Amino acid sequence: MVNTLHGRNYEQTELGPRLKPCAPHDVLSRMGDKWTILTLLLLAIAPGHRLRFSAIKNGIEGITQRMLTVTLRHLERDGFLVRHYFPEVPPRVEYELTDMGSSLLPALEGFTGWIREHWPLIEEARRTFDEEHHRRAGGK
Amino acid sequence: MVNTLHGRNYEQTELGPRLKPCAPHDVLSRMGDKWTILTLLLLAIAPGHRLRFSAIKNGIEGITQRMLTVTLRHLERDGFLVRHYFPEVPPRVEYELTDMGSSLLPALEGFTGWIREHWPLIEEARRTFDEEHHRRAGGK
DNA sequence: CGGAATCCTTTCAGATACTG
DNA sequence: CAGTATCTGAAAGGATTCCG
Repeated sequence: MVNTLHGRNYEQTELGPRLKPCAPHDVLSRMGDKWTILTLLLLAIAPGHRLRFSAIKNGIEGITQRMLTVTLRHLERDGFLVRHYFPEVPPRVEYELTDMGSSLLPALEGFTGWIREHWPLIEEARRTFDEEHHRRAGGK
Repeated sequence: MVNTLHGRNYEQTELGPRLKPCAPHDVLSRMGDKWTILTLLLLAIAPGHRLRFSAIKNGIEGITQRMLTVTLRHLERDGFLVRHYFPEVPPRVEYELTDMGSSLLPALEGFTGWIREHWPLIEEARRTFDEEHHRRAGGK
C-alpha cells in the first residue's frame, strides 16, 4: 500500500513507514547547486526579467562561462526561462524568466528566511561540534 | 558598497548589481542532497522525534549504512539532531531531532508545495526541450 | 559574443570488508 | 548494532582552446 506524506510516497511496512526517494527531489537539488539561485535572482531583479548572457556573467562573481552556460541550459530545459537568440554579428542572446520562473523565488523565500534566522545557531552548532571532535578548521 | 537583496549580499557596480555566493547556500545544498530530507522527515513523524539507527536505515529505501552515517553526522554537526549513545552490548544509538531540526521541515513546506504544484509543467517542459534538441531519453 | 568541446582535478556515492 | 576504513566508478566543477 502506498500513502502520501508531505507530498512524498511511502509504503507502510510492519516496521513502520518506509520512504522512497521522490521526483521533486531533483528540483530541490538543482536549487542547491552552486549557481542556479544566483542566476534566477539576477534575472528576477532585472528590468523585464531579461538579461543578455554577458550581463548575467558579469553579475555573478566567480562564475565561469562554461558553468553559466550549463546552468542556463538546465533552467531552460525545466521551463524556468527562455532563450532568445539574435543572429547578428556579433551574436546577441538574451535570457528571460518565464512566469513559472519568476514564481519560484517567492516560493522559496519562506525557507531562505528560515535559514537567515537560524544561521547564527547553525554556525555555533558547527563550532561546538568541531571542537568536541577535535577537528582542525572547518571540517565538512 | 555592499547591499542586501533577498538576504544576499551584493555590490553595486556601474554595470549593475553583482552577486556573491553566500553562506546560506550550503544549507540549501545540504537539503538538496539525496538523503537529508528523507532522514529529517522520518524523524519528524516518529514518536518523540526519536529513532535508532537501524530504524532509520529501515525506513529509507535504498540508503546504505555508510550514507546514513554520513548524513546523520552532517545533521548533527549543524545542530538539527542529537546523537544519544548507549554503551550496552550490542550498542544502541538513537537520534533525536532538536527544536531547530523540527522547525526546518515546516519552513520548507511552502517550497515543496510549489514544486508539487508545478511538477507537471516542469516535466512537460523537459519533454518539449528534449524533443527539440533531439536528445535520446532523459537527458540531464 | 556566446557558446561547444576537451581535459583535468576534486568530490560524491555505492559496494565491500572489518571492528568495538 | 552501529559504526569505520578502503576502494572504485561516476559526477561536478574549473581551466583552456576553438569556432560561427
